[in-house]
Amino acid sequence: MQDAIEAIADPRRRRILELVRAEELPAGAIAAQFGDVTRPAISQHLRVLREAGLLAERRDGVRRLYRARAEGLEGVREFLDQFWDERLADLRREAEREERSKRRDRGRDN
Amino acid sequence: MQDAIEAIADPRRRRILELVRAEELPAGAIAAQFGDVTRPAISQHLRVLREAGLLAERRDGVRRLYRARAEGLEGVREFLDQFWDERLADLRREAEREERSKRRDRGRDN
DNA sequence: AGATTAGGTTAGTTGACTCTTACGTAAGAC
DNA sequence: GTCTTACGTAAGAGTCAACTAACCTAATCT
Repeated sequence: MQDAIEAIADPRRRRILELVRAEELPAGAIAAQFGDVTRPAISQHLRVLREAGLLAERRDGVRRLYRARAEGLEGVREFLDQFWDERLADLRREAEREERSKRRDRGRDN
Repeated sequence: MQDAIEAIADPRRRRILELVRAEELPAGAIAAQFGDVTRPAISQHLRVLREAGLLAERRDGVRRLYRARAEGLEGVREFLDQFWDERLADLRREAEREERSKRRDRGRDN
């Protein structure tokens, strides 16, 4: 998972992933989306993403078609989920606390 | 979100977040968990996390208590969710394709 | 007031990334 | 076969992030 999270920490690599999220695209078409950087730079980013398991590569003649691999992000997702579970637990605890306080109020009124 | 994802790209910072995920902890107690790095280094990590919105800081006398802020991770989560939505769509498309193929088989049998 | 405790800040070094330029390679096209 | 197209790889330069050592600050205790 370290590789995956490092890979998506770079904005250009995130953009690449989004480009090939729903459709397969050749390396050249991907590079063409980046006006501020050369093609070799994108090629290197593609390598990082592929080695992190975030990209599937398929060859078609002279072209190489890339597609995002969501499974590669599973580790990152699990890391995040921990915190959401905890937040739910917090909300639950808070709700209970408030429930008790309401009950106390009712007791005082009656 | 760039700050958040860069923050959690570092293994030590992820460990810090996990330490204060479910309980508030003073800086010293956090630093004590890391044998291979000095206290100032942890202090710097705490700053990065706080500035990325991933950490809440509360002062108690001379101590500073830290706690993870799950909300700070929301942007990252949204980024990931895109890909999971897409994976679901893929599975749906595949299921339909298979359904059609089964129907064809039945037709051939009859 | 002075000493102690908890923790943040600064300066400087080192190593790791990312980029560009130049070059290499494999598949078609002519 | 050689030209072109589509990409990848290598080497070198510049930038940036993380670490340590030394120092600073604020609260508390004696």
